[in-house]
Amino acid sequence: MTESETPNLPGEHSTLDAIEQAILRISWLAQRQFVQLLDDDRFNLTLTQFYTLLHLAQTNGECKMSDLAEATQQSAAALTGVVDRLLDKQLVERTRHERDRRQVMVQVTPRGLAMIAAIRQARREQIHAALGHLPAADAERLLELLEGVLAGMVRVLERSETGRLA
Amino acid sequence: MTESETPNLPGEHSTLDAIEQAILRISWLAQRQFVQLLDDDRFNLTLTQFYTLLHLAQTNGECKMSDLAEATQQSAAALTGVVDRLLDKQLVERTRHERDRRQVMVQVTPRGLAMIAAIRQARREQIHAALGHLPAADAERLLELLEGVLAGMVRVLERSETGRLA
DNA sequence: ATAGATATTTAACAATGTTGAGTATATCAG
DNA sequence: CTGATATACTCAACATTGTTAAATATCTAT
Repeated sequence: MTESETPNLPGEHSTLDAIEQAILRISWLAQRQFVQLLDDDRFNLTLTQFYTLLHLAQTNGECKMSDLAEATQQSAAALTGVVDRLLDKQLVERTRHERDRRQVMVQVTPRGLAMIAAIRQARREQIHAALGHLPAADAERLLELLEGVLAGMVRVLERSETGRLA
Repeated sequence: MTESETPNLPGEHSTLDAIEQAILRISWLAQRQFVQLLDDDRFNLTLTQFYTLLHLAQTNGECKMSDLAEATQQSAAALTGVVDRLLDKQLVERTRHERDRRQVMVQVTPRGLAMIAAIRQARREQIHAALGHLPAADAERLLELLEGVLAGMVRVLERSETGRLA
């Protein structure tokens, strides 16, 4: 609702609008590209399975269902199915919390960790193919700016979440 | 935050690797955030429906099925279902090509165009919320760099596609 | 006219996501 | 302890998307 600063002529694009468009397209392409990679016989994971496994790998290898659901922005019900399939593939294990037996804890297996490592390596190669030509200084600057974007997005997400639960 | 002192062993983190990670997270968050937006009663669209409609709106409002499928990176079979649902919502229309009656042409309706405009406006507000605090110079620089990223990704995607079709 | 290519749809199935109900466990009030 | 309520998760029913393979319609060339 804030049409505050820019004197936006109709049809003219502000920088932020162009950024919006770039992020929209990058997200779409990055996702499609990544889905293709994950579909490789070596991995055979879906996007959701990957992000779920990734989060596990990044939090000491163990996490309770509800935390995992929140971190990966899925409903608990959806996560149950996803973890079922990761379990089938022996990439995670499910145990009950000792004290509070309602809680279900999920752990990455060594196999799961190896899978994540292999995928990130392949992904790294893709990124090098796409951005390897960037001068180091530009890369540094890009990283800084991306981290700013990320922080902004997390803020907005958190705000809309609390708004929602209120 | 980042352990800046690490030398670049293979498999260790370089700037590009950190960029990889940031893009991974931004894509995931951007998508989830956008899905929430599209789920609003005003819109009630899925991501795929949105991107499909968006492409239509950006190409003179009319497109044949196979071109639309390629542009949005979907299979023809998947697209049929998506267009079915856009049709139900009266956002597009389906007609047959006059000369070659095998081809199916899809057009955005005025309603579809209005929908896209409203969504982009809402999206713009989200972006402003996330990035509005960025100094103008940073925003300009970010845009430049994102366009570099985009160009790199498109290159890689095209390459992998021709590799695939070969 | 027919054979083959092309454009799209259909069918059958898997994965994901949603909501709402169900189950088990914990906690708290009396 | 008992019963009420809250919490953590799973299950069931359903919609959307995506896959592949087969079916249908139409065009093109012989």
